[in-house]
Amino acid sequence: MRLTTKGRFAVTAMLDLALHSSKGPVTLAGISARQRISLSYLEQLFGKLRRRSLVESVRGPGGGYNLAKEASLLTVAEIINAVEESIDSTQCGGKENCHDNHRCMTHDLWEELNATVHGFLSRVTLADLVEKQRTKPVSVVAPRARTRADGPTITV
Amino acid sequence: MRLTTKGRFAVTAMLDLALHSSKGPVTLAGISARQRISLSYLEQLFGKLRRRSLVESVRGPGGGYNLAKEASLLTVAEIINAVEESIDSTQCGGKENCHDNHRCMTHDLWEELNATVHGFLSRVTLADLVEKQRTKPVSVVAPRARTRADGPTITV
DNA sequence: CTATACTTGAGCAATCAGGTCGGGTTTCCC
DNA sequence: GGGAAACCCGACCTGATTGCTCAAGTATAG
Repeated sequence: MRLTTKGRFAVTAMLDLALHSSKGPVTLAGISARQRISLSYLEQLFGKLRRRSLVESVRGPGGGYNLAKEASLLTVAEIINAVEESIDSTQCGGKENCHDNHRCMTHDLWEELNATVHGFLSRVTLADLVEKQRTKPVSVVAPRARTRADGPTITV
Repeated sequence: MRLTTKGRFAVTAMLDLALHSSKGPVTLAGISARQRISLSYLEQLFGKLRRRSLVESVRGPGGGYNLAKEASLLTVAEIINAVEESIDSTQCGGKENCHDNHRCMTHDLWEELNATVHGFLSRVTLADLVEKQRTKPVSVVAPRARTRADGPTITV
């Protein structure tokens, strides 16, 4: 599980898609204009998202992209995994490269932390983000006040 | 909050340091040999860790590094933040670059996710990792069975 | 049949990961 | 005092990735 701007771009674009999906397919040109992401870069990202079946494409005029599943079934973890290459997490790759008594220390450790972060992000769905966005629509930089209505999923 | 192999190397090295700190300062050469991380790379990482006061150095023969605080007070989030440059998370940088009604959408979104991941990793301490390591010492690739004794902190 | 929109691939500048090299400086120890 | 053990530091290098452009497609509505 890597976490860079690339995944952020992808999640941002998917959120925009979810927010505009009510009126048929959403064009990359639209997302590009609204989110200020270059069209060509979006094309690359959505190529991956399509191959991983997170979105569906409609070609021709009036075409664009639709979510392949309901927003409530699409997780942030899925989106990030779709666009970011996986990471090996260990220099020995699980093999016998390191053979002393510290052999699998890093391996186990990172599998654990990986699983934890991934587990967390896989419980945040696009629908959660849409909801979040709608309840705090335009606004300025946002007061830090929180209510219990935020729900347990994405709050700390 | 970025999450790459760099941060992993740093956490791995700090864990090794914590595991061997009982017998005085730990040398980078030792960490390098045990964890198979290049000495020069470790020097770079520990330079940052020292400047952020996560470790203390002892120069001269018999020298090395010590933790600057107790392991129970050192969090994974601190370590990762020390070695990985921060990330801006948004193309408008909080400024008036984007001015339509989607102005702060990505900004708020990422601040939120950032805070969440960071919040999680800041509740995992080095002491937790040491404990984990001691209870499951050498072993092979580790069976996926889990018990409640794992505790709530770093399990999913 | 044309405009719209997705699809694919080559290529490119900048940055970063991960590491090498070559020098320092501080301090212990003989 | 002179090594040697260790940290310290900065330049530099290589390869991969990021983020992007350009150019050429293909499918389809009208």
